[in-house]
Amino acid sequence: MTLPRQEIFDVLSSAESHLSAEDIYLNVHKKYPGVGLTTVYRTLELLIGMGLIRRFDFGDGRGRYQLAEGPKGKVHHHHLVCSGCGKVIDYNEFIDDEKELLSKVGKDLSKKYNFKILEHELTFFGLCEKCKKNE
Amino acid sequence: MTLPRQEIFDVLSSAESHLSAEDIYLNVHKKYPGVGLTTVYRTLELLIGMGLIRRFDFGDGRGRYQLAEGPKGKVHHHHLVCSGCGKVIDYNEFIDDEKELLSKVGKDLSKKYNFKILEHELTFFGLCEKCKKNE
DNA sequence: ATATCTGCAAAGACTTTGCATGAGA
DNA sequence: TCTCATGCAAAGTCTTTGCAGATAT
Repeated sequence: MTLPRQEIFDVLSSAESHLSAEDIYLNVHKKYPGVGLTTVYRTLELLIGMGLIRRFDFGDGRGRYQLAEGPKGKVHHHHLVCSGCGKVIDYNEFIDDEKELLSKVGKDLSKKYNFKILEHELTFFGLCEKCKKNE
Repeated sequence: MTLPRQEIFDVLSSAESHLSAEDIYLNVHKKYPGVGLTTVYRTLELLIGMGLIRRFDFGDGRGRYQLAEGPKGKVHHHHLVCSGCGKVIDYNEFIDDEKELLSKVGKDLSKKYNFKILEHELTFFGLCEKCKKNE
């Protein structure tokens, strides 16, 4: 773990939300101007390979990165995305029922299609309060 | 509806899977060599705006397009994606339980976050039979 | 005529790669 | 020394835009 890598990981760890590569770059660059965007991309790839972070696509053409696990264990990658302004909310409600169903479906799919299921993603798209009004 | 648009829509209608813009372009171009990639992108945007198709991201950096509705009504956008080879399966099993839960969660989220929920997406990632062996 | 649609080429946004420098074992 | 990490610049992909010609009403 070199300094740039540590710093990139720290930014992701303390981020409340889903950062793009550029968001991360700006954060790290502010503190260590020597660190370039290339290193951010290379480190993200590395961290993904290590299973520490995951990359998401919310349809705006750029990847968003988030810790794969939190201090309390696996993070739920269940999102609520505003199609108007791109805002992303990680919701943590109603998770128990979902968890049960999704784990069951995952098992069934794994059997039927002979897949080894590794992850899942559940995303709701809609319009947030502000964007609802502007439509 | 002009000829290129009709043709692009037809390609999507008869596609079994999720086509990229280039896939569509190649299909249409084969039949009507005059049609260019630009028109494909513009038409896709148009069809999305009309609500006839949807765009998905499966993490390989390019959009995949699919009819929003089938002849029997709404299509389920529930996918099983192989992280190894990129293969995408639309599964239709276990849908009833999912539907019930997702509609309930959608309603709860809509209330709690004041969102107008329009769509949802459920995707499982894993390794297909072939890719499992090669790992 | 007037508005819309189209293809080509150019531009744009995000990401990856080549290469020489620099740091660490 | 030898390996790996890094930054810069260049290249690569996918997508969007500018513009002039073609098409349709």
